[in-house]
Amino acid sequence: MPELPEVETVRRGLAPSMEGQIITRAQVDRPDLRWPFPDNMADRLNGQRVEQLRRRSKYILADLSSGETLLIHLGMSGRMLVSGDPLGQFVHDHPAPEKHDHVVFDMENGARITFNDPRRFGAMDLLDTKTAESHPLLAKIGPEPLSNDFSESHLIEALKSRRTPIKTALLDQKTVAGLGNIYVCEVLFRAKLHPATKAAEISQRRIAALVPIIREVLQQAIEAGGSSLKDFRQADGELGYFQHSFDVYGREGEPCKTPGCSASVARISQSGRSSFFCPYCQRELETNL
DNA sequence: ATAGGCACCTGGTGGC
DNA sequence: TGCCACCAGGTGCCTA
Repeated sequence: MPELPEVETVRRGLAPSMEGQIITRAQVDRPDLRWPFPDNMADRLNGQRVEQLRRRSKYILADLSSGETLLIHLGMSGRMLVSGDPLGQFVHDHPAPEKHDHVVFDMENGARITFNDPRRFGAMDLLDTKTAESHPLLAKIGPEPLSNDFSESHLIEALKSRRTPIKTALLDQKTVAGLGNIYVCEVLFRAKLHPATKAAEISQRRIAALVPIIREVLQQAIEAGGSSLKDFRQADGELGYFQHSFDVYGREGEPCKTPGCSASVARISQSGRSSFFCPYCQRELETNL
């Protein structure tokens, strides 16, 4: 589920309850998610102050006063619930525990953060803060799309020898960090590129045009998430799942949103994932100039 | 080095 | 109501 914008929204939603606060109690209901939790995870979290909440790609990183960093990935179905928040941003009472609540953090300010993940594709680990970026899970990830590290020249270089479809290449976290199935579909729609086009066959001009489109799509989604945090204070305090309308994702059979286009959104399967696109606006061109 | 397919796991939906 | 097939926003690992 969560791609970069959702993870960023979760990070922002957690920050007021966690940053600068001590974890008074960490509870874990099972030994693992996708992988085993690190040894004595709860003990290593208890009593630590969360100095800073960061995000790298789809990972949330909580730097602790102990010199360790808690790495959190939400997988496909991971959710964060905030309750008992004295700031009143979320619900005050702690709700009854639910099925698939796997990790609970109680903070000194009374906030409780509950990590719920039915499919358990999520993960948590503890890293040495000083070397967190070189952790195997993070080391090979490409540039942050909203940072200056992400540039037209980078994307051209990263794609020029890729024979794989552009859809697959953008989904590859080594190309650029944080894109997932939804936002890749949305990006390709705005760029008028057919998802099956081989990356290396697309002109440099059109690859370069992807850079601002990727930034816009993600930035707009983050803003939608931010306003959902502010304006629609969720009754249940759940973070990261905001109303967002997509141009093509999940709209198979529905009309293309391009003004004047009478085609309907199509769906194909690429390496086991659904790609949604407009077969007219994103038709494969003879030349991708 | 690169690309494709499988695996992990649960839950929701729609058809019969 | 039950059963079944299929789908789901991620990504590491194995194989050619």
